[in-house]
Amino acid sequence: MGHGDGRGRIVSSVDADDSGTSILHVDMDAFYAAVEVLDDPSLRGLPLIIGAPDGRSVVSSASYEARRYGVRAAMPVSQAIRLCPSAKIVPPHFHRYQAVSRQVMAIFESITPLVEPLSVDEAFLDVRGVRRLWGSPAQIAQLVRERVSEEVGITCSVGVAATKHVAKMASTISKPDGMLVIAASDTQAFLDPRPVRAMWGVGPKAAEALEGRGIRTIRDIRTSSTEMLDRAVGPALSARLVQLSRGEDARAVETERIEKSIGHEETFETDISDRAYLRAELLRLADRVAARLRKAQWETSTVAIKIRFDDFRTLSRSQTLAEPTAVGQRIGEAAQALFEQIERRDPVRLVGVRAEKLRPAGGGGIGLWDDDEDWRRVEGAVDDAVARFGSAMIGRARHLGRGDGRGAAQHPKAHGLD
DNA sequence: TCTGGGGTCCTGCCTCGT
DNA sequence: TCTGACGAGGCAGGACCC
Repeated sequence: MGHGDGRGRIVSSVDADDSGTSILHVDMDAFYAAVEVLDDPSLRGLPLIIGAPDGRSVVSSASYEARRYGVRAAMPVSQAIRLCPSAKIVPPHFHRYQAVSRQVMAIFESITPLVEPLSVDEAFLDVRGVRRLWGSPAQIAQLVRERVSEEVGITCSVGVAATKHVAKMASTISKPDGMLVIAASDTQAFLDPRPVRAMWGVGPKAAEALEGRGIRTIRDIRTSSTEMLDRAVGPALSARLVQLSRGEDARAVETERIEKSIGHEETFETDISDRAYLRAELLRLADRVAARLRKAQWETSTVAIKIRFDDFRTLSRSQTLAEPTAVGQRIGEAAQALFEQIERRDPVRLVGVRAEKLRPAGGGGIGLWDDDEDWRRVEGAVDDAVARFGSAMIGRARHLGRGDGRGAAQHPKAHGLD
């Protein structure tokens, strides 16, 4: 298997036993921070926090130097600064991260056609069919690390195992800049002592529910009764965890991924009470969703909105449309109608619009789709709304502050749809 | 202290049709 | 014609992932 390296990592050498393995999980180390260092080498070795320096933003990524102070992704930037006052705050450059990601994925695809990108900075590789070309899975993992380092200039960690779940756990443990190989015959010995929280799919809530019943390790999951696990986390997650705890994971590396929903949401710098403004914002988000639908040649039959109030309570409402559409005006009108059904009038900190139940465009025929005249009208209306509210949104939001909606607050269940 | 944005999946409740 | 059982699907909320 692997051995401790004195820095808290467990790593393997390239000649480690990799019998029975064929899946690699490759994960870039502190990816956003690494790209920033790549573009500005003077940042190397500094504690870096990637996130907008003001407003309500959270940490997107942090360099390992900043993580030593307790800075973590998803933490409010203000809190991260308190933990690490000497950190350099770098605003995120997502287009640049995507460009570097494409470079890295191209390296993966030059090694095996079976690549499943999980996000901008990680992917599964199935190397079963390319061993004669590149060597054993451990040798291929080493090749991936060397090529990413030499050709892109950043480091990554690789887990090698018989299944996706174990490969992912292995890459996490080998971070940063490491490699951990788990031979198929070592899988159970590797899994058993690990904490339940290390499993893919177990977050804070599920971990708390399991630990509250004395289930602390993966071995505990494997040996607990079905009834107890069902009570703790529900039958679906329970069944999945039992399988994973035994090292069973039949999921293949999937190169094709079909999107099931497309959405946009936005948190205001200050909470908004102006209903007209919020309606215009919904229209603007609907237009962005529709643009993405059209680009992907999809249409949606269900529109959903999300409203988060100043107390962080979040409501969602959704509606199935009479006709599928990819027209921003249609989606926007549905979103606005859903918004009007919510009686609570408290200041709003976030609004979101999502298109669900997607299908290829043109399947059922929608009147507006090919009609130039309607298109001009719809796009004109959207442009109008954007011109009135869109570009001025953040600046105006700063000045609006809290309105007088609090007095009209009602329990969300009182709106009649619940 | 104060919690982003983009997603997927699951659960529970409700309605509707058979 | 009325009623209850049952499954399918819609909807709302929440947990989880990166």
